[in-house]
Amino acid sequence: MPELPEVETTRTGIAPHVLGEKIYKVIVRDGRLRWPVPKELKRNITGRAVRDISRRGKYLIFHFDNGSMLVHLGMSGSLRILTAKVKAEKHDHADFIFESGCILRFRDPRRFGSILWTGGDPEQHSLLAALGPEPLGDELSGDYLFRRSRGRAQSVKTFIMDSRIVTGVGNIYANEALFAAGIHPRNQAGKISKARYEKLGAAIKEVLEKAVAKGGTTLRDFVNSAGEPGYFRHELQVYARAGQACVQCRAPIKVQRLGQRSTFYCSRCQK
DNA sequence: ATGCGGACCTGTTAGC
DNA sequence: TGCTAACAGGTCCGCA
Repeated sequence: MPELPEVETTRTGIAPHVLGEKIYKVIVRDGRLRWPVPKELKRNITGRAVRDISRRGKYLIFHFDNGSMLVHLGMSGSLRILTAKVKAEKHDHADFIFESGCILRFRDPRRFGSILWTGGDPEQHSLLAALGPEPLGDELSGDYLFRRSRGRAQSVKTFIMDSRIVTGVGNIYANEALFAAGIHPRNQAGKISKARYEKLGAAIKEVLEKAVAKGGTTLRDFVNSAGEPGYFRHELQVYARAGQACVQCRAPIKVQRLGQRSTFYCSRCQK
């Protein structure tokens, strides 16, 4: 579910409610996530204040004086702020209750998400250390994509969705960026020119920035920290638009599977 | 090193 | 209406 814009929307939404606030109690109803929620988490954060919340790729990092809690939302996860007590539902796996009375609730029906703890530098955690550059930073450029793609036979779409190349680009925004750049998703990554990678790099940034500005994309169940949907769905040019008219040329949008993911494109606009 | 398929899990929808 | 199969925003791991 959540890609970078949805995670960033979550981060900015919860920050004002939890920054500087002390955790009063942690309730883990079901710790069986992608990885088990570590037993020491409760002990490590109870009574401690959240010093900062940052994001690396699709991971949220809650900084405490003694270490960091890493939260990934997987495919179906969400974090919501509750200002009054609300009965926990089936997939509400964890609550972080603050001394202020505010509750941060983690919900994740598919349990692909994770809640982890690291006592050291979070960037050095094994899951974060290998991540490629942030797409919205300066490191991601056409030149970078061009260099990293040389010698690769895989499709350009799988290439930009590889978190070791660039982190945070999931299926929706990979489709959208390739459309914006006019590049066919099946093209071999290693054969695309530098000029076209310049376009693609810029398109990735632009699509993600616009989506962040709209509060992310809600297809079915993404909600921000206040329980509201994101509005980028109305801006989607190709994703989930199979058979509908291309916004540029009116030809029907095509869909096919690529690397086990649905891939949407316009065969006239993307070469 | 690269690249692919399978795995994790639940809910919803499409198709027979 | 009911059963089954396919699919869903992610990504790690093991194998070729």
